[in-house]
Amino acid sequence: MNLSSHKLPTQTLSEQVFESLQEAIVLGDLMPGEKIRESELAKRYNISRGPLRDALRRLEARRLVTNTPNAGSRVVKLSTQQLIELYQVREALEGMTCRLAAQNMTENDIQELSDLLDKHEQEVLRKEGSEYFKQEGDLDFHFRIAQGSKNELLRTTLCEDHYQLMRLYRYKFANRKGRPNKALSEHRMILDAIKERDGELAELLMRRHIRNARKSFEKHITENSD
Amino acid sequence: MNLSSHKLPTQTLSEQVFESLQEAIVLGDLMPGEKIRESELAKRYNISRGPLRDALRRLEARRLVTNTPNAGSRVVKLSTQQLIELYQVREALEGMTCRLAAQNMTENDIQELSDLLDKHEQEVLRKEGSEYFKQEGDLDFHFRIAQGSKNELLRTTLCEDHYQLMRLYRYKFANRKGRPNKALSEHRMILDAIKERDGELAELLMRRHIRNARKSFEKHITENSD
DNA sequence: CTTGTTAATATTGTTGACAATATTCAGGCT
DNA sequence: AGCCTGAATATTGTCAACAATATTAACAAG
Repeated sequence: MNLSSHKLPTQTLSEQVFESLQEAIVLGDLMPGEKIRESELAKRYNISRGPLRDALRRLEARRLVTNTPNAGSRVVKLSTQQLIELYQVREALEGMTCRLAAQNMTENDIQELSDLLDKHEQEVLRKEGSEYFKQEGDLDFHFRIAQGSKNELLRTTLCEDHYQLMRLYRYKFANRKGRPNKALSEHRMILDAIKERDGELAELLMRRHIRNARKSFEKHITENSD
Repeated sequence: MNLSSHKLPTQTLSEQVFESLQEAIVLGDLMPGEKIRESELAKRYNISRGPLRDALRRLEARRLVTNTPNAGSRVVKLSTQQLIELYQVREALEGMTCRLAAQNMTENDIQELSDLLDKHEQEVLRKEGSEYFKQEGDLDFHFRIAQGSKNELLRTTLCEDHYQLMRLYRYKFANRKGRPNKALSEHRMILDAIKERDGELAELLMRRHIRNARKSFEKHITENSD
């Protein structure tokens, strides 16, 4: 092999289409509940149905697609009950993640997290950042803590599985009036606990943070009687 | 449709092979780390490679198989570090599960759980039940609590994903001398908390239960310097 | 003997055709 | 009209052959 050759990954077709489809779903190009016709998509991506079906199975593993045996696949559509269940799982998982992050993050990790919150604060204060960016900033915070836990199973579960689902339903996730500021201050408290290497407190605060988001969501639901 | 016709499922080929392969992996017919040759397995099950690859993707979703792009699939092989990570995730997930079970189990659910523990106790006392049955009994306890949480996401994550992995590594999971009796008494305490509908205590006890199992495992590892 | 290179082999990725199942649509009946 | 029934259509499941990549074997050079 040539020395200068940076191993070009030569992704497999089904991997490429998997990523494209995932993006299409998360960004709303394919609507929740929409039927997925294999031949149609295969034609759109210029591949045959083999690798397309493979990509669909990968999406199914991430809960972005559901499949019923001889009836085909659909883009996932979460009920409010299922969204609440997702919050409950996140509370458990991210709580533990945060405890481990307090133990295992490097000083450099912590500094970067601190910088991120500074940036996030400016966006919130200037009221310039769109809801979209606030949401992404929030997710980025959780994302980095998952990385900092140094637990690969937790990281992949949160960042690769749940993360995309949360992006898909971000417009439903509580970012109503007042919430962004509150969320930021909760993030700051969590960061402080991590700085103190207080895993127990960090877990407790993260759980309360997610529980608050869930309650805000549930309140919004009952108000709009939906 | 005929009234007497019980919809016979006519499972798809890849589903059947998925289940057979899963059983083969969990029971040790296919060893951890073993290479999986598609054509060989396809011939063994009398199907073509298409549905076999489909089955492999499903197994990958459950972390029972790993795949590297042009190099093929292997039966999963967890390092001790990965087993510890699995314990940590279980601690978080089953803790929350248990809290929800305390809220949501019906009186009937609780009675059945109580009966199960009685049966389990007799097996342990009589020292008749093999290690295998003790292990299965332990898993059954956790399984029913997951059902009792009434949270489908938690139930499928634990019972369909983690459950098989735990079965695969059951011989490594702490069931050494003394542990079965201790585990049983921990189960009883958890059941009591659920009877009292004390979700917070139930979560705390379940977490400690799993943490104890992990510590027993870690101790065993360092002793055998493996 | 070991290392590195190249050809031979084996294995995985992809495709298009065919079979099995579900969905749609038209027509007749109450 | 509304609802069954069954043919026509569309969609998914399966197969076998071909292409692309990785693995192994043979062999030469140091």
